[in-house]
Amino acid sequence: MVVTLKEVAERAGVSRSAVSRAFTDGASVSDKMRRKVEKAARELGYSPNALASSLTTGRTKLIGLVSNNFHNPIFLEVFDLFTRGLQDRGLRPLLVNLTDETDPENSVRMLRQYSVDGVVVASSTLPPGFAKAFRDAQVPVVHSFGRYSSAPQVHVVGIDNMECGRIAVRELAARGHRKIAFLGGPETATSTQDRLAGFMQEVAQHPQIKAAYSYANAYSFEAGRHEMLRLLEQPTHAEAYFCGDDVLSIGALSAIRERGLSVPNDIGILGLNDMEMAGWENINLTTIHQPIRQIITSSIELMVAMLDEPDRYPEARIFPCSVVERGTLKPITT
Amino acid sequence: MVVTLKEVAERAGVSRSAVSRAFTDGASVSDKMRRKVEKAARELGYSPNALASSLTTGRTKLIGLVSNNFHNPIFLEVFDLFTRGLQDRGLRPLLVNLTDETDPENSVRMLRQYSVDGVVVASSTLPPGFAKAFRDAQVPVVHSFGRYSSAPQVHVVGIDNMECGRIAVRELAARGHRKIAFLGGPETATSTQDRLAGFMQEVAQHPQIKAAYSYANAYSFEAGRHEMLRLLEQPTHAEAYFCGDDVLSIGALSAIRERGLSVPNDIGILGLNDMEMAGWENINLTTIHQPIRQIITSSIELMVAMLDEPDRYPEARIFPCSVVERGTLKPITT
DNA sequence: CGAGTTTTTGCAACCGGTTGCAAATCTTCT
DNA sequence: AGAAGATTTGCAACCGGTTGCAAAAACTCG
Repeated sequence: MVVTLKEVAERAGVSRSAVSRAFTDGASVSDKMRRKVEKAARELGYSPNALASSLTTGRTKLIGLVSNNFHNPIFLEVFDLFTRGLQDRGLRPLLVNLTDETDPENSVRMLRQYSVDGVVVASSTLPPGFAKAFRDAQVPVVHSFGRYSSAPQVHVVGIDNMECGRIAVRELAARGHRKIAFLGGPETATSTQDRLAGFMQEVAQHPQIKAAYSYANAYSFEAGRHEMLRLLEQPTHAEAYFCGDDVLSIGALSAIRERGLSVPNDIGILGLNDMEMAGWENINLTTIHQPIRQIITSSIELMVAMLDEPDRYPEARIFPCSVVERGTLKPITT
Repeated sequence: MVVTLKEVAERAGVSRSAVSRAFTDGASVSDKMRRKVEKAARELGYSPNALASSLTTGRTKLIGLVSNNFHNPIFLEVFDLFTRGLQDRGLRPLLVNLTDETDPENSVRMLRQYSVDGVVVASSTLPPGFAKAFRDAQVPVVHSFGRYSSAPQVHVVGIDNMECGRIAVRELAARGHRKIAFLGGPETATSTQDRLAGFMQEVAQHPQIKAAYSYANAYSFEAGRHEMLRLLEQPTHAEAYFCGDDVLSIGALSAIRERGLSVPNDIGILGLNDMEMAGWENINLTTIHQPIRQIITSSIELMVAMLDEPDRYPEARIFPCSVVERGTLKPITT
């Protein structure tokens, strides 16, 4: 059935240790031995069992990839970049779909049962305590897209969400808007909270600006559309909205057009993420670019570093964001 | 560090076998023993190592999930449904991103090293031989979205792509179009080949219809847009296009509007997949619905069945498709 | 109460590898 | 050629579990 090391050893007429060493880089084996073993292995179609060896080496090369938003197209890019980045380093992503679940206990237990070498939590909505649960269980963890903290308990790689809120206000102000609003994602998401906080903080610097805010109940098209429809029923809605996410923005755009209003003349929309789709002609969303490629590359580098140095001092790696101008905000008026 | 069975045994004052049995359903253990062991386990925070046990049981509960199109938004839905469906059955998806790779050898070797219990190949573009390589390596495999065959070598779950081609022609004909075309995905994708074959077969039944076809080089927005721009440069382009995929359609729509033409009056577009986004107001694509939820549920059921019966006779499970009417085709003229 | 039956438990071998250590082999040099 | 040193090899124990088998314990019943 499946070929084992022992059979290779017998066929090559050597000890099992020899075979093991022939398949281990840097082990003490003569060339002659290695050739002999490789020949036998080839003839038998042997390849070593990664899980059996993990038992003694303590390394599985499995990395848990935990996420909870499988409905946001940005995650396609996230999965693509993570899986390729991990594969390129010989690591294997074990996917955990957290939809409807915020308690880390199950995930921690499950990933420990599979002895993952580390865990990447890729979510902008989970609370910091989630990633922390892995750390407490001695599992190296990186929280990508997580909440920035000046005293992080775990490694965080992402953006400064408060700063994004501020950028948004400045941007809307620069385009002459006086009545603006924040249309956030779920109220419980840390990213929503932080973006709102930054938004309000900056609003306070602009006395001439009136600001409001409200929440969509998910980072999804339907939620954005629904909330914007509700907002448009109010007699006095804002002139421009900062939506907490691109897909939310697209939902909002849909609602606005459905009500016969035009973008950006009647209402302006500023998104966040700059997912691939934001550049599509029939969407053409002005949005704040989140450098996800860099975030993911950096997350993986950090993960790899932690495999050798599990007690590495936790750090936050924050990448700057900037506005990408397309068609859903009026030009800057100066 | 990490708690092992031996430590639990010592603390509970019982043998290691007893502990093992206490954690195995249906094993021969008294209630008293089980309680004693569970208490010790709880105090120590023990949970069994799934990989160690896989060595003797031969079951890892890992399922390889192999895919090669991380740029098509339909795959968000696919990943969501697969990961949740597998999790619900206690299985763990090990993700393999095949971008730029069509040789099965690496994937087979890698997934065998991790002793996966089975593999799901989720792709409409990989050749049937890809999935077959797993079967040849004695790994249970299901090819989801794979090519239908009356004598399948592996389990296939999906749709009848030729039939989709025929449906498309009938649909376009019913709307009064006489000059139609197929805008396919990559020429090498089996789904493209089959959809084209069905398309042409049905065209032959309609003498009044003139048909053409061409290929985009990927199932992606950019590829669809690019190919449609090229087509529009020709003086005599078709009145309506059947695009081999929704995202391709969206790219095509973008190109059409960019050239100042209107949909569906100047040109009609019929997509395929009916991904979530197709229903968004600013896309509003008329498309052939592919029942991905059913396909995935069925794939997982088949996978689970195969775990108990690895030599199960291969079957093809084909689900019917039908048109979802939205705004990119003129109403039926009768 | 004791023999017979059933259930529970522990021993020891095993799953497929790795690794410290000592013995065997190979090099180098006088 | 022989001693000293370096390299390679095999033995045996181990990683964290599971399981067949037989002994021990717990029931059953006359």
